[in-house]
Amino acid sequence: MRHLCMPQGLPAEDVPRLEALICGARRVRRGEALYRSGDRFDNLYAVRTGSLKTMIVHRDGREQITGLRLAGEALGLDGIATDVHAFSAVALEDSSICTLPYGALKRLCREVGTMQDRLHRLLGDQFNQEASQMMVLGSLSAEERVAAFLLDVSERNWERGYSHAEFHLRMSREDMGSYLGITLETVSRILSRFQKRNLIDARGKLIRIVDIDGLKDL
Amino acid sequence: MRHLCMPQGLPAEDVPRLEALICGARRVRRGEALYRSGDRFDNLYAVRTGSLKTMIVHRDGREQITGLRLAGEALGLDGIATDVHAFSAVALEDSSICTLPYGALKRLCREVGTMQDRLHRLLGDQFNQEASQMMVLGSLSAEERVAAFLLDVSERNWERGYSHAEFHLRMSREDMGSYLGITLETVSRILSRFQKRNLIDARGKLIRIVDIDGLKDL
DNA sequence: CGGTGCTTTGAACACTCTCAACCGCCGTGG
DNA sequence: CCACGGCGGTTGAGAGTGTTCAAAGCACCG
Repeated sequence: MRHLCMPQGLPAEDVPRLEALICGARRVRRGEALYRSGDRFDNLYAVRTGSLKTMIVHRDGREQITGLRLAGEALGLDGIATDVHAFSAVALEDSSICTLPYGALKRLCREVGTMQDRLHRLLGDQFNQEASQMMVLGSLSAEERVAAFLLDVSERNWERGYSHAEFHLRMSREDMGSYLGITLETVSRILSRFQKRNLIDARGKLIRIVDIDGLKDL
Repeated sequence: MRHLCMPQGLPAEDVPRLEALICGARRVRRGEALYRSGDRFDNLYAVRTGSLKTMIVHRDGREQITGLRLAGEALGLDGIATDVHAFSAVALEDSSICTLPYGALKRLCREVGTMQDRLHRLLGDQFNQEASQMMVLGSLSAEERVAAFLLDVSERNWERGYSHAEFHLRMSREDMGSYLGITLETVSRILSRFQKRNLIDARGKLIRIVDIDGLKDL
């Protein structure tokens, strides 16, 4: 099974042209940054293996997790507006990353309409993902947020051919809390509560979803 | 002073080609939808005069305001990912809207590199705006959220040549609350509090910022 | 083994929500 | 012309959810 980083939905004849752009995989060790907020924006990335978190660093030092990227997902679009990355991207585990030079990609998009569409959809997709996270942060209770997060990760795992029900979630409780707008203690308490109710089975970072419908019912 | 809907930063020689695409202004009355969540996505829009709110409608009927668009700002990108609008856009006052057929715009972007850049920046911009709203929802107190919102609107007014300090904010308290992830009562209380502390002077929908630094200091 | 970092759990507190009453404005209709 | 009803906004009191602070447990790694 080949590692197709980005070209889902691209017609077969155009794939080689995209692949020609991809610079060899870059490795990032757990805790290292692929790029930092303020870095110049030159490349888009796709996670080949592993996972990363993206975050904004506030002026007063506070930081907020803005997203989680799993294997197969795209990364780096936070730099398009200003040529400077708005986020930092930090590996949650040792990971390997495909690099796509943005300038070359732009040129390709001008020639190949399907490629242009693909890029637009990618941008739009991330836009929509953020919108749904705004919904989570704006109108769900803490318990609902945690449930929504678990279901989201579960679904994204599924989309990439892995298990619906069991996955490694390499974020710390603090990262999850930051992403969900609650404290790490609340995250921990809620996971324990879910466990007691037989909704999930969490052994540290390994999460098994026992009752997916129960979670969906909030 | 001409009404330039979108082409800020576009070289002079390319502007006519963009303008050729713009379909005449469409009028939307207060309370009417420019488009609804689920509608087919065909056009991008730019607010010529007036203002609109964008919102997501949850399956259980709950709705959340996702954004405010003032005169001069772009609208409609929530449909790019899926060809169907994710948001609804509703006029907060009688407004007039420029329409840009997306298909034609895409074609133009293939020919004109600066236009492609411009569209990407537009997308990236909205992405970043949402990210900063996630920050607001995820880590600010209610008071900080309201202050951040007022400052944001103030700045966006300024960017378009209007007053820093005084503007009509046509959202209801409920809309503001929904956008900020708090209740309308909390919004109202906090505005009153700001008024008592001589930070703002709010007469219904007309907001005057008295002490902008005081607001920035939270 | 002993440390360090992450997680869990508890208890008190604070902030925001909920529910409710009241006010002022505006358009409608008697 | 005034009364009425509806809508949006303000304000209060009490309730509830999530936070804060603190302590203890656990796991990984030198």
